[in-house]
Amino acid sequence: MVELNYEEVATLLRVLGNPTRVMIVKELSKGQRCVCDLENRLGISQANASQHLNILKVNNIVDCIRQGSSRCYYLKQPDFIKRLFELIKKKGV
Amino acid sequence: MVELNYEEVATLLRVLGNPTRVMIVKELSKGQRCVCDLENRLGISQANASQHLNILKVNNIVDCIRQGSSRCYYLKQPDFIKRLFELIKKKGV
DNA sequence: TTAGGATATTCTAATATTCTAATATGTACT
DNA sequence: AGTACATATTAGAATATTAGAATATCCTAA
Repeated sequence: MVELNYEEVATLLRVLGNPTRVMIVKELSKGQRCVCDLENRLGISQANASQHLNILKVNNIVDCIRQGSSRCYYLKQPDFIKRLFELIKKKGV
Repeated sequence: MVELNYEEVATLLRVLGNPTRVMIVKELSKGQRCVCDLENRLGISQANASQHLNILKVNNIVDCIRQGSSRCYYLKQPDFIKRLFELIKKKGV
């Protein structure tokens, strides 16, 4: 049985524990999005979106591919995210 | 389908997103513990344990009952915690 | 190669979090 | 009441996080 590393678990949860990042991740669970999509749909600034996406990327939650002059961000483990949100939904926050 | 409130979800994850609180929650998933148990087993100070327990309590993760002069803390939704950790374990952090 | 759109980076101010030390409160026992 | 043990609260310093403004970089098309 693999033991969990407290620091890593905490980091993962802390990274996901920001309302803007929750919005982003939720939006990405519907499909790939470029930065400007996220800006428009979520009503956040370009710089802010980019900063949060970077935090998510560094922490292996998302990744991106070039798509012409823009970048498409996507969840690296969409199943994990879906299950996580379902679990929280069931919990009743 | 109930929609998730970003702020609430983020708060829940942020509360759990601290290594000391992960340790505490993990320890409590094994059973009830009083503050001094947690101090000893986790090697944290009394004040620090108490502060983190308060954060967990205010955010509905734990609750406690008196037990003589000490207090027994316990998880309010142990199943949720177990599933959460299992999910993270499966993910591979 | 230049212009413009799309995204990233850097800096800063405001705010939040965390730990420690000191003090307070509460309970049990004599 | 007085003492000892268990826990909570407070205050303050150190650090981390966040959003926004300004600027830089990258890519594409002309």
